[in-house]
Order: sequence, then C-alpha cells, then structure tokens
Amino acid sequence: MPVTRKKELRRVPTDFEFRVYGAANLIPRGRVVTYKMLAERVGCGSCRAVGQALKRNPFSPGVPCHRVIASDLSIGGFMGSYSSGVLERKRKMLAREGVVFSGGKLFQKKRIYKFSGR
DNA sequence: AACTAAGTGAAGT
DNA sequence: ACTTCACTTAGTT
Repeated sequence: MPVTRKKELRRVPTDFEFRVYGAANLIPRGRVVTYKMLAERVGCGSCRAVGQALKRNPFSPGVPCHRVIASDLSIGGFMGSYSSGVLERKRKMLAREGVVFSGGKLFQKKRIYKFSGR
C-alpha cells in the first residue's frame, strides 16, 4: 500500500487553521495572548473555534500554542486536556520564557501580548 | 448534527 | 472578594 495515512488525523490544515496558526506564530517569546484576542485577530467571533484549531495544531513545537491562555488569565488548557500533568507542562514551558503563573492565574498582566496593527 | 484548549454572568461561600 | 456552576456563543468538523 502506497500510503499509510491514518484517516483524517493528518489532513491538510484548512484555511481557518492556517489563519490561527499564523496569528499564534506572531506571539513573541515571553508573551501570551488569550483565546479571545486570537479569535479577534483572525476575525473569528468564537474563541472555541480557535481552541479547536490549536488543538489540532500540526506544527506543535513550531507554533507556540502554549502561549495562548484563557481570558480570565488562567492557564487554560493544553493539547485538548485540562489534566494537571499536561497543564503543568504548559506552565513550565511558559515559566521558562519568563511567564509566571501564581494561584493559577497570570502573575503579570504585562506579559499579555497585544496584537499590533489591524 | 455534534463537538469544542472559551466567555460570561449569576449565585454561593 | 474569591470560587464554582450552568448557560450561551460562534465556528469547525
């Protein structure tokens, strides 16, 4: 068999997904954005849609999906899970970039990256 | 039609 | 003031 593709797991990202990944890719190291902001940036009125796209992120290490947090400054989810372990990993990654969480919330608001232009 | 890595508001503590 | 719960929203698959 020529192709060992696993159904839709490796399907080509849709236009919408590319938009989301592109926006996420603009987030500098040491900064974070909220799902809502990302949603607005990609012209999407639904933060959930963004979450779905990030979840299926094919550029896992490339696109900094771990720099996207919830609007209430809580860490949100990661890889489709809210498990302590996974979230812990996310927190650690962010901490390594200087983004510190305290009490489950972002410590410094100034770490929030504001999308500039348009 | 069903799902979602969210957001918001309300209520309780 | 902070935490928890339930409902709603908009968009994707």
